[in-house]
Parts: sequence; structure tokens; C-alpha cells
Amino acid sequence: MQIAPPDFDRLFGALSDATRRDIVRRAIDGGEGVAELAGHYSMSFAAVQKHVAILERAGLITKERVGRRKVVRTNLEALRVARRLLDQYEQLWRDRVERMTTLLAESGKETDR
Amino acid sequence: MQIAPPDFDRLFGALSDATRRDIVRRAIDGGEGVAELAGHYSMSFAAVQKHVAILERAGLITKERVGRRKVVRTNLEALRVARRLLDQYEQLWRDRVERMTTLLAESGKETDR
DNA sequence: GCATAATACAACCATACGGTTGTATGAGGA
DNA sequence: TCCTCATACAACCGTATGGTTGTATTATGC
Repeated sequence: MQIAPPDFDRLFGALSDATRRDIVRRAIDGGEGVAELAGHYSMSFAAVQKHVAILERAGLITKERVGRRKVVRTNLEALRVARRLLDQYEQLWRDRVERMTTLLAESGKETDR
Repeated sequence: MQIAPPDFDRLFGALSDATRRDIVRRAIDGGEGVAELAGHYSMSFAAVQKHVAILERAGLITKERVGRRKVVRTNLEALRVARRLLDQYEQLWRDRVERMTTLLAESGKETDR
């Protein structure tokens, strides 16, 4: 079986809402069910449920049945996947700076002739 | 004057589209104007222009007039702002692991009594 | 100075998103 | 058992988003 490639649209899309980022932060410690999470926000339970579903589809959280609740827990690996993409961009930036530095050094040699 | 706090909604929202992420990647090297960028995609010039505008509002790119074109360049700092937030989440995760480890050690001591 | 290349903006359309209320499902506890 | 707490799902509404075409602005190159 193939592992699914990361869906960056869903990943960053899920992170583009303040409520969802707050849920991600809270769910790092885990232990709270959907209803408990909903208690922190001034919106309906169903709205929070939708946010949780979006985070789940993006792979950013998982739900685990505990008693009659479903405990929400952040998935560290998804956060890392997002971070790695940003790291790649920064690496491209460094590569570019290096190439420019090399070019400058080369042209320096030329002027030495 | 205060510097504006990062708008993570706009930041991650801008990154949630594949075309925009590709523009960010291409604009790291810079040198291309909006029209040149548009040439890479199978959508209208105006659509690409809108994507560029969204990236600009999010602070992810800047435009600089060069000749009769406006050259698009990625803003490294905005990428770092996004990455730092993800880093913070990972740090919270490590803090939690550490707290749990400490707790386990404490309870270990208790069982020693 | 003028034609035009490059960008910007406006209006419009279809669909997605964030929110609501209401109803259905489903597992636990008394 | 069966009541009920916790979650899930459906339908709906207003607005934002991603795309289109068309028109306006603007600075530069000739």
C-alpha cells in the first residue's frame, strides 16, 4: 500500500483559520473531547465539530474513543510535513544566495586576469 | 510606529493553493514579472494577477518595478513567520512529553516509598 | 510625443466556506 | 433495559474565493 502524498492545500487551508489553529494548540495536550473544545469558543457545537472535521481531513488531528467521548489529539507528523515544505523554500533561498555568491567570486577572478 | 502583527489567516490561506505555492517557489529566484509568471500556468493573466495580489497582501511576496515590468520576489521573512508558528506547536509538544516524563519519574519515586 | 507593453481593476459566475438550527445515531451509565 | 450524553449529519444562508472577460491606467521604449 502506498502512503498518501501530503495534501498541502488541505493542510495549509486547515491552518488558515484562527479557531482551528487554537484547536490544534489545545489538542497537543489532548484529553478534551469535541464538546469540551467547543466550550472554549463562542460558536455552536456543530460549528466546532465542522472545524474538527476539517482538521481531521487535513490529517492535523485524530480522534480516539475514550468512554463516551472522542478525544481529539494533534498529529505532530502533519505539523512537521507543513514545516518541512517551508524549510524547503528557505533552503531554495539559501541555494540561490550561494549561487550568487559563487557567481560574484567567479566574476572577481575574471577581473583579476 | 508599531509593526503589524502577523496575519496567520492570510499567511496560511495564501499558502493553501498549489498555484500560489508554485509562484512563491519561482519567485525565490526572482527576476520574473507577473506576465512571465502567468506564462507557466494554464489560466488567464488576470487570474494569476489575483493570486499574486493575495500573496502580496499576505506579505509573502513583494513587487519591484524594473523597466516596464514589476518583478515579483518572495519575502523570506514571511515564510519564517509561518514556520516559527509551526515550530512553536512542536515545542509545545516537546514540553508536554517532558512534563509527562517528569510526572512518571515522580510517581516512580512515590512507589519507592 | 505616442503607441503599446505590462499591469491593474471591475463586473460577473459558480462553487466552497463558515456559520446557524434541527434531527439522527450510538455507546454508557443508572 | 433504556435514558441520555456526546457525536454526527443534513439543510440552509450569507459571504468569500477562484475563475472568466473586458476596460482602464501607466510608464517606457522608439
